[in-house]
Amino acid sequence: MKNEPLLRKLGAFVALSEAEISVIDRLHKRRRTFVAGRDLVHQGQSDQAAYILMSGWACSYKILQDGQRQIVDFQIPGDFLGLRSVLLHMSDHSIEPVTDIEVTEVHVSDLLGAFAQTPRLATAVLWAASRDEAMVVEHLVDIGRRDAAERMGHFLLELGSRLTLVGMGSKAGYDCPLTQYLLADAMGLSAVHVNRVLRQLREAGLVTFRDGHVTFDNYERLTEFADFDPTYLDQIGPLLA
Amino acid sequence: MKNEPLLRKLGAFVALSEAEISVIDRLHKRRRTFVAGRDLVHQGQSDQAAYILMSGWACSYKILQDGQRQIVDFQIPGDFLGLRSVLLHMSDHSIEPVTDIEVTEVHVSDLLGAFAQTPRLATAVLWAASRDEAMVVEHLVDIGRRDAAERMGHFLLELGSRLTLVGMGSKAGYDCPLTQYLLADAMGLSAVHVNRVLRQLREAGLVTFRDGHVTFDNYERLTEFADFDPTYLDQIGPLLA
DNA sequence: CGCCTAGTTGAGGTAAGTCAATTCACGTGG
DNA sequence: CCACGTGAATTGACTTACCTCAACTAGGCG
Repeated sequence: MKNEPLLRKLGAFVALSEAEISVIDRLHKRRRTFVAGRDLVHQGQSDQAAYILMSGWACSYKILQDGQRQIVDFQIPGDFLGLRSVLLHMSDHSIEPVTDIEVTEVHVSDLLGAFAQTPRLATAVLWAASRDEAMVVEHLVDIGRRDAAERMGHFLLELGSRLTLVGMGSKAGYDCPLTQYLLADAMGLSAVHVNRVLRQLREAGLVTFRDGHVTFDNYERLTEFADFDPTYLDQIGPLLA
Repeated sequence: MKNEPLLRKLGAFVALSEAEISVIDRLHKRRRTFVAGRDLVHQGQSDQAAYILMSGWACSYKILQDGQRQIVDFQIPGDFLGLRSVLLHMSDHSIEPVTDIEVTEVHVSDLLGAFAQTPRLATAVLWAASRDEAMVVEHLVDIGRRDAAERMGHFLLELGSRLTLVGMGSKAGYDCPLTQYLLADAMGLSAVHVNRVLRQLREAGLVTFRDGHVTFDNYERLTEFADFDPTYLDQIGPLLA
C-alpha cells in the first residue's frame, strides 16, 4: 500500500501518522474499472460518488449547448475524480476516461467521517484541492493570454512536470495517450490548428509530439519560449509536521 | 456578527453550532483596510496571511513575462483572499483591491487550529473552496469556447448571480465598479474590443453597462443568448445537518 | 479488401487585435 | 475662472491569428 498514489501525494503535504494512513486505506473499499471513452460522471448528475484514480488517464470537461466542449483538466494517477461534484452535491462537469482506467470509489459519508476522525486529513485534502485549483488557474491564463504556440508549449511542460512528480516522465519526455482532438478541446483551439502548432514547435526544435510520445528537444529553450514557471507545482517537503 | 458575510456563506453549507460560530468569530482578530490599486498579495511571495473580504471588491490575477495580465476572478464580500497561497505556502498570483476594501486577517496557524477543533469547519471551508474552483472552471470555459459577446454576457450574469446571493444585486441589475480595462484583462480580450462588445449587447437590448452600473434589459433573452446555467452557484440549503 | 479514425496540408473567411485619434468627466493649480 | 493633465470610454482603419471547409495520407482491423 506504500505505493498507493494518493498516499504519496498527500504525504508530500502532511506527515501522515499510522492511524491516518489506515483511515485513508479504509476509504479504498471498492475497486472499479472503466473503459476509455465511457463517462464516469455526467454534467448535471446529483449525489455522485467520488473516485481516486489508480491507473490510466482521464479528463474533466464541460459541454456547451452548441455542442462544443472545453476540457478543463486531465487527471493522472493519484488525482481525485469528481471531488467537487460530491462537495457541491451536483456535478457541474463530466469526466471521461481517456484510456482504460482503474479507480477506487469513495462515498461522501465515508470521506466526511474520515475528516471528523482525523482533521489533518481534511487539511491535506484541502491542500490537494488547492493544488488542483492552481492548475486550473494556470490553464485559464494559458487560454486567456498566450497565443497558440506558447499555450501548447506551456501545456506540454506542465503535463511533464506533473508526470515527473509521479514517476511517469522526465525532462527528456513522456508517454502521452492524448489525441490532437483532445488537445484541441483542452486548449480552446481547433484540431487542425493544433496540428499546425505542433508542427511549428517541432520544426523550431522545441518539442516533438508523435506516436503517443512527447519528446522535449530543447527543454531550456521551450521553458523560456512558453514562459513556464513550475514553482506552483513544486513540493519541497511536508508543510505540516 | 450575524451579518458577517463569511458566516452567511458557510452557513449555507453547514448548519453551524454556537461553538463553531464562536471559533469563526475568533478568527476575525485583526481588521485592516487597503486602498484601491495597491496589491495585498504579490505573485511569488511565500508564507502569506489569508484574508476574509468584509467590504469592497478585489481581483486576483497573474502577470506574464511580457507584461500582459489575466484576471482570474473578482472577489466580493464574504470571499477568501489568498487562501490558496497559504495552503500552498507560496502565492501563485497577486491580489489587488479594485475599490478600497476592508478585510480581516487570518493566520495559517489559527485556521489550521480551528480545523482541528471543529472538523466540520474544515469541511465547510473545503466546500467554499470547491465553489470558488467551480467559478474558475466556468470562467475557463467562457474564455476557451465562447465568443466575445457570449463571454461578456455570461460573465455579467454570473457576477449578478453571485452579488444577488449576498444581497448586492437582482435580476434588474447591480452596481459594478469595474472599468473596461479590468473587464478586458478578465475576459482575455483587448479593452477596445470590450467596448465594442458592450455596445453590441446594449444595441441588441440585452444588457447595459454604463457609469458603474449593470442593467439587465432583458434577463431571459440574455440568459439564453449566453447559455447561462446558474445551478452550480445555487445553494438550496444546508447540506450537512 | 474496404472502412474508420487520426493526422496532415492548402485556400479562403472572420473574429478579434493594434494603432491612432477624439471625446468626456474630473481634479488641480495658476 | 479657466488652462491643463489624466484616466476612461468611444470610434475608425487596417492587420493578424485562428477558424472552416475540404481534400488527401497512413495505419489498424473487421
